[in-house]
Amino acid sequence: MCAVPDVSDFEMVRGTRRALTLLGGKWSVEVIYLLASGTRRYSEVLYEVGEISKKTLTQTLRALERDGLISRRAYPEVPPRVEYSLTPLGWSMTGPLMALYEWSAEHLTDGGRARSGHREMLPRGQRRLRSVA
Amino acid sequence: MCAVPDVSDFEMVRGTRRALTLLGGKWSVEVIYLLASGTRRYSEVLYEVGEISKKTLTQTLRALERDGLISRRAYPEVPPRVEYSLTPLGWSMTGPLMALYEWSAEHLTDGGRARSGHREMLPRGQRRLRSVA
DNA sequence: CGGTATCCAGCCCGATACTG
DNA sequence: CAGTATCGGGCTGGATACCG
Repeated sequence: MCAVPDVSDFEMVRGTRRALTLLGGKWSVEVIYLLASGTRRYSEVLYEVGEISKKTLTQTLRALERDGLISRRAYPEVPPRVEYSLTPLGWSMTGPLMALYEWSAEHLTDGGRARSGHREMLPRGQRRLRSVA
Repeated sequence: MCAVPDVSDFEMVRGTRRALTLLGGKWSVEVIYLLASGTRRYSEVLYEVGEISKKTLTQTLRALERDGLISRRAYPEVPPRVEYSLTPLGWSMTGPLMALYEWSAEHLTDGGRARSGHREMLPRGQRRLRSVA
């Protein structure tokens, strides 16, 4: 068994950039990590993510939804209620995201001291999001 | 040993975004993958990377150099010769990059069929870059 | 060969105001 | 509450021309 994929560099570039494009927005990662800690309503996301305009938040959420990373559920109530949560695809993205985070923690000389290798986050009820100790 | 890092979401967001920022340029990934297959001269990079302007290429190379991912060596000759190559830090970035690529290959329904889990590429002489079979 | 200098178009994002 | 409409600024990246 080889240790690297037998695909062309071209495909690797394309695949990698496609994944990166999904995370390209200024707030995408923030929203994904937030929803990884549980379903939120629109206004909760607006408040819990630092200084973001409603327009930009809506854009970000719509893009992530279009890409299948998050799901949106609107309840036909008055006043309206809309809940956003991570899809299985969104959860799977936390794997690569953690790889990026650990890389920065290991090589970028600053706060954040991850040590153990791990694969991804899991939804509530399966495993805890943050500290386990 | 726990499976997730005991750091705050805030640090995870910051760390992840810092890594992402290094890859933010439109051509960064392309250049990193190219240099992963060997040292190149400026004009070789210019030619082997698809349709990129000299200005943008220089910007990209300078940014990657500033971030420590690639190194630049200029030879005092006439005509001038400048060679770019991946630093150890640059090589270590191929790990997270491969995670991103494999994620896209697995979830984004298109060409590229990686199967085995692996960690990162290695410089020539230690392991092959592409197909091993 | 390996760049700079200059100009410019497009896009992402924020501020503010308004709405079902 | 959960958006949309409108305006506008900043930054990235392309086209072209020039330089040591």
